[in-house]
Amino acid sequence: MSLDDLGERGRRASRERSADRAGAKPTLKTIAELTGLAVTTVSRALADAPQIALETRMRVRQVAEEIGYMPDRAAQRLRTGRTNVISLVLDPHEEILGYATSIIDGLSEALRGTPYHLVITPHFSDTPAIDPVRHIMRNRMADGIIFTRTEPADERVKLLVEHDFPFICHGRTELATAHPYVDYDNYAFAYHAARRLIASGATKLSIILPPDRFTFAQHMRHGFMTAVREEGVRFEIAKDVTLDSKSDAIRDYVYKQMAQADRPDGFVCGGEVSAMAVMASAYDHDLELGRDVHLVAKQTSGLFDQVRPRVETIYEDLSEAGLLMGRLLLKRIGGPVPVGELQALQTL
Amino acid sequence: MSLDDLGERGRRASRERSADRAGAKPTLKTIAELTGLAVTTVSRALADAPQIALETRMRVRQVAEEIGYMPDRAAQRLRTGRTNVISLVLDPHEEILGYATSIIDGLSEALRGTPYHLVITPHFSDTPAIDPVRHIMRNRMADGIIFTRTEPADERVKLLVEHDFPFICHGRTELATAHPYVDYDNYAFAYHAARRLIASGATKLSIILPPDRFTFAQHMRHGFMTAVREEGVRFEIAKDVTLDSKSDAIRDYVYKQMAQADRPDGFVCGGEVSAMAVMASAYDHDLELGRDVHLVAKQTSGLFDQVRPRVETIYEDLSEAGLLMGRLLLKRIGGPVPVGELQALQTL
DNA sequence: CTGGCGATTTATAACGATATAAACGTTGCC
DNA sequence: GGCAACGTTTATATCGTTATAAATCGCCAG
Repeated sequence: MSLDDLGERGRRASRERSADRAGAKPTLKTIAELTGLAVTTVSRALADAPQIALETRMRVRQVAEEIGYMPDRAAQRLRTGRTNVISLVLDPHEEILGYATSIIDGLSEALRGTPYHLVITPHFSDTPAIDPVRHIMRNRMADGIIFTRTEPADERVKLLVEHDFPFICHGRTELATAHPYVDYDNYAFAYHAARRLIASGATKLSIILPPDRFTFAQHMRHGFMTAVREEGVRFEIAKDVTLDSKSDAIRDYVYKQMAQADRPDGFVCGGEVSAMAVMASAYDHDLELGRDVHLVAKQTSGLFDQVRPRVETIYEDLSEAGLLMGRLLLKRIGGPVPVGELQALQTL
Repeated sequence: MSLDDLGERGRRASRERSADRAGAKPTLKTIAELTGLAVTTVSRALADAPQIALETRMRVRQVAEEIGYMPDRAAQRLRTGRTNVISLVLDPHEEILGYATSIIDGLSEALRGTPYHLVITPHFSDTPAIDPVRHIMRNRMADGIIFTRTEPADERVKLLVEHDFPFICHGRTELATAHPYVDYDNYAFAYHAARRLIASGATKLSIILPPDRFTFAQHMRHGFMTAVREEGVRFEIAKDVTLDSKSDAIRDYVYKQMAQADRPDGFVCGGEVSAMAVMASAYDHDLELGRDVHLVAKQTSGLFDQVRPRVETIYEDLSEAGLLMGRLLLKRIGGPVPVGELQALQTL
């Protein structure tokens, strides 16, 4: 409290006796005056440079601690070019419940205790996804970038790899050059979801995929199709509706399906909203879940623990994904690392 | 593309002809060389200072535009002390679905087109809530602070008011000094929710409140109690369970209530998770929603549009709250504003 | 006594921006 | 012609830090 107090008393006192305690923010100069050393020496001492006598280093650190010295980020950044910032590029309008929150949770945990700050760089969907990335690189707004919704031939990945700029993306690409990523095994998700439905007695499966442009849409499709072919059951894949569609549009689509004579009786739901839409449709058509209609949903929050009738789910830990992305990115920023060590696939 | 391209070709070219185009990041110096003016003049010209000839200002701006000049934030920050940063203090572990996401959405919109960046400052619940605020102030990590979960005698508010540091909090206090805030009318929410339940035929109401230490818990309680007293119905207020409790704990609590002979038949749900818990409990006790049990929930996402049976809801627009907080904070940072103009109450 | 070496410390400059005060060329007036 | 005043531009210093090169010291060998 005492040292952090910037109140009137402290400020006045500091005007009287130069600037030894409290009052103005302490800088290297403050420590230099206090110890009788040069600013340069203090800087090097705090950096633990071996050329500075051990005793000096300890004394400086002691004083720095006492007066609560914290380096000025702006000055460090100007001088070194390092920002101590991690930029998370987000389309803040995404409706996916809590997706961002969970990732931010994990990222915060990874950055805890480091000098790194988390900056949210919004990407508004009316501009190319590469714009914010280019801007961050060009103006050195961050030491590393994290982004989501990766595409098979993602331009952002290409750009970042080309310039050797530290980054981790959520999701993989199909590019020839390996690059850092954290991904969830959506192939396995869709595969196992479909098999579970079939095992429950479903004879015609349905799936709503993410927009085609995202890599994980292909993974889900592939997992789904593999299971379907293995078992030889019929299926339907939504054409004009995706997991990104408004929830009403999703529900309308499922409504139409339910009204068919040949309606699907097993649904793979890649998102919580779409799962709720399927449940709503079933309910409105007087179809009983678990008997007339089966459902396996991806669960990313505690929501489904409270949903009745109970829904079969497969869990994706987004908070852990954030944690991983943070850790890997810090590792990469720390120095060159084989790209293989910067890739993580979350399994079921 | 051409100017943003930092590739090998550009870099080599710039080495040849000093640094006129592409290559290294353009600075005031670059513009100065290009125009034959002094760095100072360029700076003032871009600041649109009236002492600089209009023609010069236009020429400088033209050149700056052409080479894609963007001021270096670190340098500006070091020199002026302004950070161009807004800090959002968040407990990233909060389970409230998408609460943070919605607010970030609104904030991003408010900050769009301004030079301000949004930094997420995590507040881990094992440390005092005032720590991150003090740290931000002391080290001038931001020009303004936004935080949530305001308490009646909030220490953060006191500190910030005392030092006249720009901030907006989500929620009000009961402090004597007025301060900026954005809040949702939780009194009205609880009041109307309760009245609706009674109008639907409920004879014993139940409510789960936020933790007592938050101001909005008192508001909700007050609204609830007012309605209950006006109508003279019986009621129950959860003692050991709050909206912050794990969703399982909430469900267990509601389970016990449902098992009572004298069970409540009307539930005011201040959160989406607690609403789902009530629904789950009702379902598990074979109670029919809308007949045996009534429910009015606060809706903060599109989720309840897909929940069946349909649930009565009252909407709280968190994205708008974020937008308001951003706008008001920018206004405050811009210069002294009567505190009354920095307060907003979102009504139903 | 001088030169030189190793161990420490320090002076200087620079990062890119801006606030301050000084300098500049032009004009008009006495 | 000299000088003040004006409109405009520029030199200088500074924010806090760190990389580089230089300086200082004690000490020992020659």
